[in-house]
Amino acid sequence: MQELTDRQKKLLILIVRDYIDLAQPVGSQRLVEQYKLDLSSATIRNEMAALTEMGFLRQPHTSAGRVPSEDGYRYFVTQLMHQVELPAALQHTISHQFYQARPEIEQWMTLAASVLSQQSQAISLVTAPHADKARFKHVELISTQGRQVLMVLVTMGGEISQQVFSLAESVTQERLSTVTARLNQAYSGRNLDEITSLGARTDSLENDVSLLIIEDMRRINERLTGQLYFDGLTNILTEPEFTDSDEARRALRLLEERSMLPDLLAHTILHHSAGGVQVLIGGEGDWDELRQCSIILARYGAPGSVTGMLGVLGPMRMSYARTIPAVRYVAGVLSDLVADTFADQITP
Amino acid sequence: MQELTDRQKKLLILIVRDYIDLAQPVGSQRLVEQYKLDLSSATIRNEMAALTEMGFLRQPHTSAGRVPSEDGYRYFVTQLMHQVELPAALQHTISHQFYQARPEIEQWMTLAASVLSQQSQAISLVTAPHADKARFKHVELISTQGRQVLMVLVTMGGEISQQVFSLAESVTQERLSTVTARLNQAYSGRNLDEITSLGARTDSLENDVSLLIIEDMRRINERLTGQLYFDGLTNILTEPEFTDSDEARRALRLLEERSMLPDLLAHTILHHSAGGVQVLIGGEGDWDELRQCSIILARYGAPGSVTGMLGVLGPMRMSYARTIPAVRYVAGVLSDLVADTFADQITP
DNA sequence: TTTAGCACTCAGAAACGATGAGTGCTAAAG
DNA sequence: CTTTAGCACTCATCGTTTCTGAGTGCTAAA
Repeated sequence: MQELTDRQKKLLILIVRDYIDLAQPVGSQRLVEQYKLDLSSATIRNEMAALTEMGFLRQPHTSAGRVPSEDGYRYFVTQLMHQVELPAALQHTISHQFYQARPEIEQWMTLAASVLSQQSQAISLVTAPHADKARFKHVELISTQGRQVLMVLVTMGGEISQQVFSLAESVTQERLSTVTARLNQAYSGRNLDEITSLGARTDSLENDVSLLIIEDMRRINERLTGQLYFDGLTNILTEPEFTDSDEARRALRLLEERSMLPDLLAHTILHHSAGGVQVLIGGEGDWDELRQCSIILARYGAPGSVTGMLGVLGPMRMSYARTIPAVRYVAGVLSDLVADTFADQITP
Repeated sequence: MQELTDRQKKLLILIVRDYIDLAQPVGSQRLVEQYKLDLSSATIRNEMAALTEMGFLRQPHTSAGRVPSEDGYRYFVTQLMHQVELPAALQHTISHQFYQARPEIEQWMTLAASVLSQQSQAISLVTAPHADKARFKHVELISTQGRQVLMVLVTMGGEISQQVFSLAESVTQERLSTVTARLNQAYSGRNLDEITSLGARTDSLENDVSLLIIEDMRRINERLTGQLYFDGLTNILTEPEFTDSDEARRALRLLEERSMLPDLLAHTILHHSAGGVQVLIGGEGDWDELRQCSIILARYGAPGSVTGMLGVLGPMRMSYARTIPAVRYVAGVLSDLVADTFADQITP
């Protein structure tokens, strides 16, 4: 890739910013006047032609101004944006909100989603923390009605799974308690492989429950990610690029179907760019439905054990300068919270 | 209200159906040709004028055909629609899906939402079952790390709440188990009032936990409804009345903010119309944002104990004939499932 | 009570021209 | 070599106008 001159860089910055702000192709004249450049519009035109040639700008039509191309945004984000932190005041309000919320995963997730959508004026996505390999923490059997029993399984990563099942014959709550006590003792802190390798239990009821535990843990392991939360769906409907509502539909569809989640995850795992924040521009080839969109992604949690993902989905013309720091910061806050809450899981 | 002649009723039915189908004002000529009426268009025009006079039809502009008014839809739904059941085949596929899903509330809710949005081609809303007065079923304390303890509370209505707290001093898991055993014994099946009236526990730790239980149960009671699930958000974006995307935004906003949930609930409680299905047309005065929308609502569960709500939000021009039976049927299925699962709660 | 006939209305499409912001290019000036 | 003034050209957008036709209401006859 050819090197840009300083002036070209400066120009590209101005164009991207201006377009992000006003959603309108920016012309040479406007640029000179608005930003008091000590150059004539003709010079700017020459530079813009060069930038277009290099693929950083596009012209919607011959007689219109320039608009950043995908590559233009990408260059802007990777090369031209100085990595700023979120303003301290904002950091404080945000972290304050988290620490005064009730210490529940669900609260944190909805709060994170809300903060991100507010900051970015776009759609926010947050997945609950999820352990790559769930470790058993606790099981409980609660007799419900007759021979029906509710089993509640808690993993060290904080994931809970419940299951109702029927016993062959009626059993006292006492009996259930001794069974769970023994299983809790035997399985504590172990992952699926370790539990299966322990083999069958001698007691018949205990063995039945053990099999259910294995089933549940397998199911938890098979999940690639925790529960998905999102917020700010309506934000993007205000953006001019989504007024035709067909574009918007395609983007929202993708969200509702959740089919892209695995791919997003893969991205956050593979490319671990500086600052831990990934930026995918224009769907980055993977999603045709998101050709108009950008995604800003980050992982949070303790790599290798309990992690989650959070991100923002907005128009390509979104404010990267505001959103990237916000995503980074919230990821940091969630990481801290997760580290506190699942300290046992993280340092086994 | 003036009585309609049979012919007027028949005409109103045709107009409503035609408009729901094609989203276009229907004119006298079209009506005669399309439905092979043995009348001239002039006669139809007279009747349409009468129906307009009575407030059942509207004219978008002088030279356009007629469109049902809110009252028109309302009359159609309450007086003219014969209450049909969902086709047996469809009933079977749906109930089959429920019974082969895993017996978890969450599965049922997402499935219900998915089925409803599919059937109605609109947005579906489902709230998880919620007990008006939660009854204690079980509490569990799980020591996490050092003095941190995770408390898991299960109510008889199937609601689970977790809370993390810190002990003043380190305590063995054994001690925790005896505490929960005693509390489970004492509180089993009791509601908040009953538990508070039992007064303080003598043991200090036990009392602390008891207070946390009360706090959690109060919080559960304060919720008006279970978790909200929805599906099919993108459906309404295809409808012509939402192409301007501003109308769509307002409707979706209302959903995201959840501010209308309580009012919806009130509706399902107050007006318990025939078949248990409520139809709110044009926001019914309560929501300005939904002036273009209709809501079809039903309650499910065991009245007075564990109940939830489900419904469909779509354009006023939605297919009532298809949606109402679907809502009714799914409500029935969920009621059965809830009755099975929470039999103990329902017949105390 | 129904219908043929007729004048009238008016949204929406199509055609048109004017406007003006923007371009690329050339040739002169710095 | 870089910058800029000048100029011809492009073309989306906007407002105007006209045309069309689906649809109406009304009247008078069947």
